[in-house]
Amino acid sequence: MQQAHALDALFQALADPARRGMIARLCRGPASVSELGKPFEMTLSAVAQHLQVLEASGLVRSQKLGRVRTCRLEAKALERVDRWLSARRASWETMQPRAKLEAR
Amino acid sequence: MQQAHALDALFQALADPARRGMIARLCRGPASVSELGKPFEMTLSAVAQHLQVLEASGLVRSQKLGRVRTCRLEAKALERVDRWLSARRASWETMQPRAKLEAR
DNA sequence: CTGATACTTAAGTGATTGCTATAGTATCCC
DNA sequence: GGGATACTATAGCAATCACTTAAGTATCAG
Repeated sequence: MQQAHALDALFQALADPARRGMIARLCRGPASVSELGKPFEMTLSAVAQHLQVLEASGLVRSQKLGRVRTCRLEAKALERVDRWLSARRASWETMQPRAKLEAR
Repeated sequence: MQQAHALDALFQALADPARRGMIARLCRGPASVSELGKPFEMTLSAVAQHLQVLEASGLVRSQKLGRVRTCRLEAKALERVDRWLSARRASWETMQPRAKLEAR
């Protein structure tokens, strides 16, 4: 699998509550760096570093206009995660009708 | 959110290619520890440690019979990840018809 | 021009990861 | 019993993480 590295970065990016919070916020529309950081007790520096992780994973894209950097969600990245999950579900469902009855 | 910790552990567990590989294998049915480790160039010790991470996250459950530990997937855990993803998709889709047209 | 705002960069730190090597313990098979 | 098999537990280590502090560099507003 060539995109193994991409999935690593995606899941890793989502493995932090602050980063998931930022994603949740961005789902409701674009936001600046300080706006994204407001809900968290964290220096702006830390927020920027989380944002770097998110951008590196492809989940977020941003552009600077004046002194404000505006971030927006890259839905394609979330879809990629979803596709991996669907593939697992598919093979689970075709293979495990027995295990479901037996479960517990 | 109370389950923040649970999602942390789930995404963290999925952020490693070996662990995702083991999950993929387990989607096709139960397997022993050494069976799960076979595709990877890794000591059995390392495999067992990955498995610990998977079990701690709730993605895998196992039981020992004789000297063989048999692992199986806990589909509920994957569903929990899926539910988080769906919630994001929902708010993305209701909020962002504009951003889609504007993109690139 | 000047001060406030919005980041940005760099260095440092303590904690957590993903391994390995080594040394177990508990079956199973002859 | 005695050796192979299947883990299991512990310690150690280099790399990465999630921050912080401190010191920048650009805007923008008056």
